Amino acid sequence: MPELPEVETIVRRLRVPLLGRRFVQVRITWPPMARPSVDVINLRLPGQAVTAVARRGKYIVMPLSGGDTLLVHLKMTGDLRVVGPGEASHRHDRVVFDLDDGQQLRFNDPRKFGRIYLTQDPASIVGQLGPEPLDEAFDETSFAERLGRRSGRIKAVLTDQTFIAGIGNIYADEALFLAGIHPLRRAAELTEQEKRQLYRVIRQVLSAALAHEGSSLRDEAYRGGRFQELVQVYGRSGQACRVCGSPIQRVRLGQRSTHFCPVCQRDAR
DNA sequence: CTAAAATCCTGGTGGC
DNA sequence: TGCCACCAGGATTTTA
Repeated sequence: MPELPEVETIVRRLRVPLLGRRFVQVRITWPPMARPSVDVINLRLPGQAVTAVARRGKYIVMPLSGGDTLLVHLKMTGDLRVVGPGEASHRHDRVVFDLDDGQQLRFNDPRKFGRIYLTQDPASIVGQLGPEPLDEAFDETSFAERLGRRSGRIKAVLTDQTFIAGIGNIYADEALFLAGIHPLRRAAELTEQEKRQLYRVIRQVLSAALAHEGSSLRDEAYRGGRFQELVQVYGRSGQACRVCGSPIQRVRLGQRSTHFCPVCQRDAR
């Protein structure tokens, strides 16, 4: 379930091997993944070079030399990486891009939820996304003001990509814990102080996760264990809250599990 | 208009 | 040990 920090880490990892590379050929073995279609991608992608590797929300965005943009969404289980010519193929490789230097860009995705888009109008894909939480332009005042106009549960608002981009189930739960806000509270009913606090911890938790991902980039051996230490509530239902010791609760909100501490995050509605 | 539910998928897990 | 039901959730689509 890659969210903003994980996608940003993958983007940074791809940038050096991909920048300036030209696509030679594509093989898409799971056609429903391709938008608008396998045929369009096969026809238009070869010959175009990668002019940038960027991120918008959870989308990986690659503008190309021929005027198209290649976008990739990893959804739940996708992974995108550049491998050398000799690398054995993997079981869930869904798209393999041959590059002009002999390397390959591979999109591996067991669950087949991921998507690749080739378009001349990237705004048609990412244009409706909300602000980037780590950008300078993301400001506290308009965040608070927009929260005031949302009647839904705060957890659902945080995972709404048109409200704010890049936050998924994990970091929504984590941010709400750090802000001491119950996930079922109505967004518009938060106090001004709670809205300010939420703005602050969203940036805090995403930055910390990004820093952690960055360090795991340099030291892959650290991966699994450190994530568990970082997490306060996600996936910890029944375990003791790290602050007050109460058992972490899990409820369903929509189709998603939501984890919180019933003591540190009060005022259910 | 909003909100909730169904949908797509397969690997991993827990129960028996 | 094998089998099976069920769970994980991002975003879109459908339904109320």
